[in-house]
Amino acid sequence: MAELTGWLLDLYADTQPGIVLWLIGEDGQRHRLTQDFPITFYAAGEPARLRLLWRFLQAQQEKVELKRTERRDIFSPGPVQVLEARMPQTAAQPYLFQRAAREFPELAYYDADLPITTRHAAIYNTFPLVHCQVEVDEHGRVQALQALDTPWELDPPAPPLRLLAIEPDVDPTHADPTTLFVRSMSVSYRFRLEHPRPLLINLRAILQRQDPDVLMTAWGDTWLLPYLIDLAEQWHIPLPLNREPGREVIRKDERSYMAYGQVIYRGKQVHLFGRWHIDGCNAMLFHEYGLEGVYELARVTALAGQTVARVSPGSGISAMQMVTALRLGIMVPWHKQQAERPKSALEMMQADQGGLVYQPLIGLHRDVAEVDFISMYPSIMRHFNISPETVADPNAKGRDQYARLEHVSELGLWIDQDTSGLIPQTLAPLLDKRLELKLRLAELPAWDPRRQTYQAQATAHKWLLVTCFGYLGYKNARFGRIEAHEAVTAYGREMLLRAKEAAEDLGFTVLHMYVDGLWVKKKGLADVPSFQPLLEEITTRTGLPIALDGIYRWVAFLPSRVDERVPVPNRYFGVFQDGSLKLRGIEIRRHDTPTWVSDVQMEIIDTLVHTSNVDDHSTYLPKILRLLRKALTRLHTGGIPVEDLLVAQTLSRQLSEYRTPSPAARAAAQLAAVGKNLRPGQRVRFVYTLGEPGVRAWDLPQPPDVRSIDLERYRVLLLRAAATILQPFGLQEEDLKTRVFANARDVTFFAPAYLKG
DNA sequence: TACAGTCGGGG
DNA sequence: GTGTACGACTGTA
Repeated sequence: MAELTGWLLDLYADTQPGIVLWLIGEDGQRHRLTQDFPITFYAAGEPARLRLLWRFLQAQQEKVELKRTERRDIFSPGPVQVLEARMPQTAAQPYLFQRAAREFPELAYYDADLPITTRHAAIYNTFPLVHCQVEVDEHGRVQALQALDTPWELDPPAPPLRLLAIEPDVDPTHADPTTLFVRSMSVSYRFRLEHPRPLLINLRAILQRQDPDVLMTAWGDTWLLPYLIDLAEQWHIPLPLNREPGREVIRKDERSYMAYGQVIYRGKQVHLFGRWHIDGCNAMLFHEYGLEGVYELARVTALAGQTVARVSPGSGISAMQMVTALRLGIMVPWHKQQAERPKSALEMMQADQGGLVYQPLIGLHRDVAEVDFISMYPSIMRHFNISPETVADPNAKGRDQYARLEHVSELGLWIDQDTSGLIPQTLAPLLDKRLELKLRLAELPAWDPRRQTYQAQATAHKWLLVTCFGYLGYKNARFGRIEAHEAVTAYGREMLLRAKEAAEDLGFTVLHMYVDGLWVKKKGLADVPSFQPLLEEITTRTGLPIALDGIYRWVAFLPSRVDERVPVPNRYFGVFQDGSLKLRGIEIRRHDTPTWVSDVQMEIIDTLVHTSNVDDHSTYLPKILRLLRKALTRLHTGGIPVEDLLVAQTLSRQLSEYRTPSPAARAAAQLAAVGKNLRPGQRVRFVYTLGEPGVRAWDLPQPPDVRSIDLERYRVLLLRAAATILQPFGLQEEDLKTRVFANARDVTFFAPAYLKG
């Protein structure tokens, strides 16, 4: 018997009964361990059918231990009679379950389709990168396992992870790569793809010598790893991408699905055994939180690192709820797929009876404070104990059954306050950790290296919290319940109104409110301490955490373009006292705005931010007009790289389903003509061109002819973006155009130099 | 002018 | 882990 201390990297079903664990030892070694890990699942329903299921399972070749027992279903008041099936062959469980479900589709199944990491987390308190101590026998079999830290520590002992990055020289969807760059902490190589043999031999040597824990790639899922695997086969040079010998990598097919109100495209995937493969170009939200965020997500959700990098945060929070349920002895219902999609938080807010949205006072305002509830919906769920099982039905059970009930008067609902619910229990440590991170971030100086880690962690948490609310109202979520969901939004509206009353009682003017935040001002108040009493008053009246997002030097609420008398709730921009910007709904924020346009729009905002006096046109307008003229001159003299003029839009459907093909659809058609078929949810990049079809796709073999670019169109886009910013400063779009072209001897708009020549 | 297609937002 | 919110806005017929 030996004792090992280290960090758990990976965990998966073995081809033998049980599981494989990879431990990064404190000794620097990577240990392949195994562990017995029987899987238990349950079935409930008609006793006669359960007896038939019993016989069915007994007749299967896999070994199964069966018994009748009672378990808790979150949606049933009392215990449920179930058939328990326990299987020592970890890897065989999904297959056996699928056969059973096909044979007995009318039964209810529980704990039947859970990730192994989730089950392991519930029993051993493990998670990826957990610092732990294991006792192993002489065959490397784990006899005891003890977690030494929890996901909630802010500075856990860091595992000495070995990283290897591989990436091609160019985006393979745009052009054919010619070179691979391979980098680790200690080495850096480049290999030509035209010489496959040395490439494979060197890569094999590097993988063996470096033995990385994390393989970080660009387009590794969609291009690089499939390419390398094919190459290795062709040349009969095995490439040890997996750490586990003798196993094929796992390949997952590409797919398009609906989520968050739009079609999402996931490229195909390559998962490895014994090390993580993370493709930075095929990882959801990866650009937001990076590798540090992935580590954090893996830690708190207990999902495998290479899984959590690619799934939506909704799957992450869902996994956390499952761990909580398993620990509480609540069965996790089998995920039956009904026809509904998860709704985004915003969708809920805007839906009937969603969040409260106010009409802002159009125009420019000075010394405005923005006050936001911190993680409002999750805080409400925790504070009011809202969970599928805590929405009480006093009529059915009798009021006296409950010691404490909270009434949601608007909905005629009661929330049981006696026992902490599944969702609040899941959220509590996450909310606490996030708050702690925010505190640390506020204290740490800018140069502190820990900032980046904390920031990545906070961002990762944000997404988990945001999606948690959406899942409560999602019919397909395992622990969703629409009444609970409505209770959250009802409390949200109530709390925002209380905040508004508090502000008005203290003599503030409320300029705008949006779901979880309000914009307020009071004559003569422009420093942080002045708003402290307001924050305290709101907390007293609501019981929810609230923070001063900042005090704007100025903020502009924009009117609708269609009718300038109508305010738009989420189109605004402003600058805080510390110089940081907050921009919503304007061109810069849109993903389909060409870089050139958003860059110039940003320059205009910058000019306004740095002007001595925003009330005086003469301090900034000449400068802005100059920069606009300069930008337009560059455009018309061919000085803008085509990349900066690209428009990127998401395809919402199959090309054949477009009734009137949008510019994006026409660009996708050009790609389809050369064999590059895009699926719904994928982005297509194009430039606007003269004549038919009006666009040219970027990812075509031939670069676009710069003379064909529709400069006039880009000019319109730029002036529109400029007008968005200048409108609150009293300059209308027409007026702006007149002024831009008034003194424009240097601009050769309609006869670009290269056309004359 | 009507309609079809795309995007935002959350912290 | 595949089903159509809602409003603003833009482009096309």
